[in-house]
Amino acid sequence: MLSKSFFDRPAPEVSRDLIGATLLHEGVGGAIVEVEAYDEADPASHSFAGPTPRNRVMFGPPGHAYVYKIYGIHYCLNFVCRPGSAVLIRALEPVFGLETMRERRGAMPDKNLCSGPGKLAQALAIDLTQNGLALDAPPFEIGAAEMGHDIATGTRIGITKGVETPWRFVKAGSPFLSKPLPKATREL
DNA sequence: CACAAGATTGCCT
DNA sequence: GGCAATCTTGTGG
Repeated sequence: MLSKSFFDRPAPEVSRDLIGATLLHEGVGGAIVEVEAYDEADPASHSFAGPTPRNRVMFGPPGHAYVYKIYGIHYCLNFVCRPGSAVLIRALEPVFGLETMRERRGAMPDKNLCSGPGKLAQALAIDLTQNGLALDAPPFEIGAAEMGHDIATGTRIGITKGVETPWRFVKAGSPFLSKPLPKATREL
């Protein structure tokens, strides 16, 4: 179980350590295989322009969930790190509550149940209800990653500013990513 | 397989 | 009024 101090570090560092960690919401979830880091000095970040009603949780204490609605339709789940920074959870390898996830997502290959931030939120039933909740207590349960897998980094997806910042972290070669990594810029 | 477009809401300019 | 850390469906090759 990850404690709040785990998140009291720079977002890229937390991102790296989250690959392979287990994320459950009400017992449904799996292994994190893709995340992105954002911080206050980053023009792509919601926190770049300072606190607003939507992003205020990003400026609160580490170890809480920041959930926002995007494109009016989907939800995205983040883990707040140091104030103004967070990690966007982009993809999971679905492991627990597979039947529940299939019902929520509709007919599709299991590898696409959680292969993107909006899909993941739908599969785990994440919405604004969870915004601001602590990550070290129910309904969340987050388990530390096992060591030994390869981590690759690349540029982030879906943004128009800060496009060169290599703060996308993935489990190398995972079939559960939102998109394959174009080119591994670095292996850790 | 690749690409294009629509859905739909809140926030900022 | 425009755009956003996205997904699905439809078209064409």
